[in-house]
Amino acid sequence: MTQPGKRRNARGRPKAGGEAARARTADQHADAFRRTRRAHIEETAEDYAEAVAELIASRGEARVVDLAKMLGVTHVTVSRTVARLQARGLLTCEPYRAIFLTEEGRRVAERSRRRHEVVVAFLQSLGVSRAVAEADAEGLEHHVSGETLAAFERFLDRRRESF
Amino acid sequence: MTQPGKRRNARGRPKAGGEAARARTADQHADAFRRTRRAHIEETAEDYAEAVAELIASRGEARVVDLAKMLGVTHVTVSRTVARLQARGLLTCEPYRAIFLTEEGRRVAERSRRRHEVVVAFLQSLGVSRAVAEADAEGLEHHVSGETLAAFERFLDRRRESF
DNA sequence: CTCAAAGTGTAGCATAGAATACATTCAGTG
DNA sequence: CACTGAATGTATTCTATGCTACACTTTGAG
Ligand SMILES: [Mn+2]
Ligand SMILES: [Mn+2]
Ligand SMILES: [Mn+2]
Ligand SMILES: [Mn+2]
Repeated sequence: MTQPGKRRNARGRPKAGGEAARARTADQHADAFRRTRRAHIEETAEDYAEAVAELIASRGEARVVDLAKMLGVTHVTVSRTVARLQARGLLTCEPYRAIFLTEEGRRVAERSRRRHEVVVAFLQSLGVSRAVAEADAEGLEHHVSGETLAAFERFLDRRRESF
Repeated sequence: MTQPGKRRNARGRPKAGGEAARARTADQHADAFRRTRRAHIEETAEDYAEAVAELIASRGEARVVDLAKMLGVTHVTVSRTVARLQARGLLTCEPYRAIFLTEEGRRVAERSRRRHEVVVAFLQSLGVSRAVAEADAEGLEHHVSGETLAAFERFLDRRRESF
């Protein structure tokens, strides 16, 4: 095994077997993967904004330690990430003080919270337990497009109508 | 603003407002985030295994360039990732040769493919377009727990029954 | 008013993932 | 069977995330 492997006709491969037709091209695949990667980059911003908003709502202010406990990382990680998100214009804070959301940060937080809630509610409406729904949603939420989120809400609305 | 901020009672904060009761604790949150992070680590392995299997099925072998085009990254990234996944025991390959799946790699690929298909089918059954379903699934799939996947399949089965 | 513990910040290290630039190997053609 | 273009590999750099260890600030007790 691991033979030299015949080069697929240099430039312009001959499309093996019955490929060409209904095959999702490499480009389509690549596009999906790129979108997923972009979502991952946004993920941190969304989770932090949401967490800061939640902390401010529940305890009046968001401190580095609180975020660290909530996100399950050390205060060092939070500190550095907060600095980055501050540079991005989502948060503001001064040394040894609490963390605040900017106008944009509030928008991101609100959008994230809503989406998070929709995803959790949707999963639960399918019979998924509360705990698992929450856990799965934490990852799923960042990859739900507008179209899919709308489909989730449509589903929930129909459920509600026929209770 | 950004006042000194009263220290929340040093050790043992007094639980502001009406928190204690129905509040998802920081620990629960942290758990969800940790699971999501773990899923992200597995993500690359799953996508690569799935892609390699798909390439082998569709064109006979998986080469670095093919993976690069499919995943939308440079061949350098693929090369290094393949080396890592080889060290992890999912792939095998020798310099300038094609890439193969190990026994474990095949298992991962098969599981990933199935889950990917279920997620796509589920989204489409909710009315999401094929293209968006495929794109969203590429990210969602890695955060769908066994319980949630089962719920998706249950839903699809019911749909099929009452066609 | 002091001061120790809690909270923050910083230095330094590691891994994953992505890129550009350059080097090396393979294989089909001429 | 030599050669050249395609495929691979390597060197180096960058960013995002984590961590441990250690330093510095704040603040509530005493
Ligand atoms: Mn999340
Ligand atoms: Mn969330
Ligand atoms: Mn994927
Ligand atoms: Mn996939």
